Amino acid sequence: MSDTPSAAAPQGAPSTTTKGTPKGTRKRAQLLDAAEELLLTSGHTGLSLRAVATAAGVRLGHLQYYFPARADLVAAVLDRVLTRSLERLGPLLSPQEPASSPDPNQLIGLLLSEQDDPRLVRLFTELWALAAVDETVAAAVRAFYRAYQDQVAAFLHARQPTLPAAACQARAAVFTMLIEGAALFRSGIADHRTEETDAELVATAVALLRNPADRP
Amino acid sequence: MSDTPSAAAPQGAPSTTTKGTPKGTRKRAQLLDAAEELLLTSGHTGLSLRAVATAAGVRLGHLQYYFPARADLVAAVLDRVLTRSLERLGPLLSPQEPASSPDPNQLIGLLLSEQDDPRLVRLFTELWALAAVDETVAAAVRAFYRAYQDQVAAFLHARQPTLPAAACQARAAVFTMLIEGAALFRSGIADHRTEETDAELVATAVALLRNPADRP
DNA sequence: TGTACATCAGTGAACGCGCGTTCACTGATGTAC
DNA sequence: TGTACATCAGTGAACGCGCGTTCACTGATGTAC
Repeated sequence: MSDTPSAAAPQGAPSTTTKGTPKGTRKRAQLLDAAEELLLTSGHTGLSLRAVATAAGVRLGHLQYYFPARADLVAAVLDRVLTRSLERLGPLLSPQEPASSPDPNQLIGLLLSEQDDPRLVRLFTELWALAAVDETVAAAVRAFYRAYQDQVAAFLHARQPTLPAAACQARAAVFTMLIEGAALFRSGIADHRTEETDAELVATAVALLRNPADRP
Repeated sequence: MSDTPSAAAPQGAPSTTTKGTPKGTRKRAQLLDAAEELLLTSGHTGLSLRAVATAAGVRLGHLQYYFPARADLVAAVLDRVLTRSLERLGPLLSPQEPASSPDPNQLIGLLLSEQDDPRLVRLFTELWALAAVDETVAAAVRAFYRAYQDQVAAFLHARQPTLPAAACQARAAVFTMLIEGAALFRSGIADHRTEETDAELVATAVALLRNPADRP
């Protein structure tokens, strides 16, 4: 997560260092909360260690005790945010009981409601921009969308067993493009929401999830 | 274009200051070239006045002679980039001779080929992120997409005169979402291009531009 | 239960650096008469 | 054609600031015997 694309992340321990168990974990989460809040509101550039420390009610030196370098803090925040996002999407796309599987309309509504928090959309635009500079972020972003798209493809395959796997992937990819593009517009960055646009959006998304042969 | 969302841009002269005509214009363009190159490769954070000056073979103080504040430089670069983008898209969407109007397939091919330069896609991700911090950038981005979407809507209306204006707008909005989402994925930020995905993408985009009643 | 000691949690001050901005300055170019 | 002067083009040094990082330090908490 360094700002120079060169160096790879430390490979040793899996993100958690030695300070593993008791209140160390709690404090760590607390610091991440402050950092995430700042990243969401002020972006990567606005996230300074001093600001995070102040927001968390901690001295700069102490923040560095948990995250020796700024890159470590940013990496940890992103990891947590992306993991959470996937965990939220997972149950929507592949519920345990197939009976409760939502129909495409419901699913799309849920996915779009995910975008209702402009701060989350904001964070993703930040990630896209960051990915160009930082190879670690780039890898995390790609992994996220890979997982996302695979889940959509699996959802599709469950509803359309006749559709070949490659076609499911292609559909899922275009579906994801549409949803992410929608985030940009519906959040007010590129435009604002309209009922009519939303209806058209849902119709298009549903068509992608439904009948393989409904387009000429 | 200031980094604090508060202050509005200077309203007086329309971007060009007094140094209007002879080689001043050439030099200005030259400086903007260097700045644009840097913005495309290193992003907003990487664009420092010193780096721009060095790249342009000019001293820092001289760069400031043309662009008194960093914000002025950034604003000028963005203005030029967005204007250029619109000028490139314009003829595609509303050609003078209706006879030469491309069919949807061609049009989409052209729009997607616009995304072949990853640096340009990169710049747009930078813009989306920047818009959250800087109200001037935000306004420029919204204006850009407004113009873009209006052109698509006009194209649609020319081919589907029976479709109400509001429906054209909604279609155009979803179409634009899809294209912008595609930029994200096809550029390698979120994923990479696939022939199959591209085919599905084109099919979906064409459906949006063609028949009003081809979706259930 | 008590002591010794290692590790963990947290502090505080200082560092060097790159940044945008300011400003006094000099040389080149145009314009008036 | 020549001189005087204003404006334009370009230079160079210094400023204050916020940043990430380093490091020596202190107090709290656990662990061994």
